Amino acid sequence: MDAKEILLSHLRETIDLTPEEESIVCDTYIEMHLKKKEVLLFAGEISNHMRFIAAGSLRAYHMDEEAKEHIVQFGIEGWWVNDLYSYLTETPAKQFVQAIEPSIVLQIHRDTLNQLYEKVPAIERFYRLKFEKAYVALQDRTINSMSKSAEERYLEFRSKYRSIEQRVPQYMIASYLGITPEFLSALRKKIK
Amino acid sequence: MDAKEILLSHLRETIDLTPEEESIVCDTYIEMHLKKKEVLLFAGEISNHMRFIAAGSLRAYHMDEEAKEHIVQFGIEGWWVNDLYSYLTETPAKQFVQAIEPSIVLQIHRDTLNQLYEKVPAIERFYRLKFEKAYVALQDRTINSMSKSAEERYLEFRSKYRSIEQRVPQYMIASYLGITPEFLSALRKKIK
DNA sequence: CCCATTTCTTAAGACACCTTAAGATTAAAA
DNA sequence: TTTTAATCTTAAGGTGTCTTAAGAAATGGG
Repeated sequence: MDAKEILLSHLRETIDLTPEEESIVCDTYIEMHLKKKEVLLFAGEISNHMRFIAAGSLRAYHMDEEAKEHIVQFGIEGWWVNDLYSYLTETPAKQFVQAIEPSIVLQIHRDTLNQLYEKVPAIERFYRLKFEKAYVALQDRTINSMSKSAEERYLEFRSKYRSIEQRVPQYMIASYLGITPEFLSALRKKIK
Repeated sequence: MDAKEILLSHLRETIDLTPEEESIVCDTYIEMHLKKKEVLLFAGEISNHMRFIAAGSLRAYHMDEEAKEHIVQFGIEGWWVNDLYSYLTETPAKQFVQAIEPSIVLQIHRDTLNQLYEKVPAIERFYRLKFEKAYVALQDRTINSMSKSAEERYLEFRSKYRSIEQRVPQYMIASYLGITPEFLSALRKKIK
């Protein structure tokens, strides 16, 4: 199944599209092939695209003043990944978006997407729901990190994202959980 | 200035409304007068209203399994406060919304708002921008709590929300920052 | 104005998590 | 395969933040 088919079947889970609409959609997204570690978006740039992962895995991470990386979001095939902050407000991104594995991403420019909204109204609804879900996921994450210990967070991560845990290096999971790789290693030993 | 005037001038900062539209708006929001500590939304209920603070101050907080409260958001006059998660997805709220001081809130039911979108299209734009800003604020908060010490977080809070710091009890600020009141007290002593 | 309640502070000991440094594994490149 | 780089683990000692308990200060109700 090629990348655009993957996108279409992803869209079909939420909205109905006519064959004509589907072909318009296919024509407007641009397919990008990324090498491992290739960066799609740099902090400081404005994020002008919505990005769908057709294959592979990516991460969005923030770099603090001490150059330490903090992973905000993982993404695997079938997910969207972005610095939504930057995309929505057209201000410089605070996050990098980078491929973890070799990946295929379908992306669409904000201007193109706004035009697409008029041609294919269901797409607007699709993205409105996406933005809502993104908010929900972020809120869950915020509340979670406020009220749970590292061990609880790790156990939840493992049961919720088993497929991710098996594919990304452990030090990245530690970064996502907000702990050091050494401490995660100690936790794993203790749990087992 | 009465509560609805405060709402109108708040709306005027972002969108243009004709006098007729303004009077429609005034007729659709319902004014509520809250006592100190009165709860507007309970966790477990579905949040069916968007809520604008015309006077006073409120907090949205999450209660964990050990019955500890974690403040997710403060709001003062001119702000909106809600469990957006619940409002947007029509699922049970994870947060309580409660008045800190005696307050006046203007609220509108989801169904009424959806009708209002059709009568006054600028309102839809207003809320779309609100939701975006809410996301941005939440993302800032998440990144912040991931990469900064409690002391840094407190100093930032103080410079960003001086007006709030002077009005709400310190133990609530501690809760917002994710630390204990005792530790905040120690921090303050150290800083001064 | 006084009593009750709420809020803030102090201090000692405990624990979660970090830092550093080094070695052990595993994966990638040559 | 051999070498190099990336990733994971171990361990000792340190720091940030919490817990508990108690008292002090401020605030609000009668």
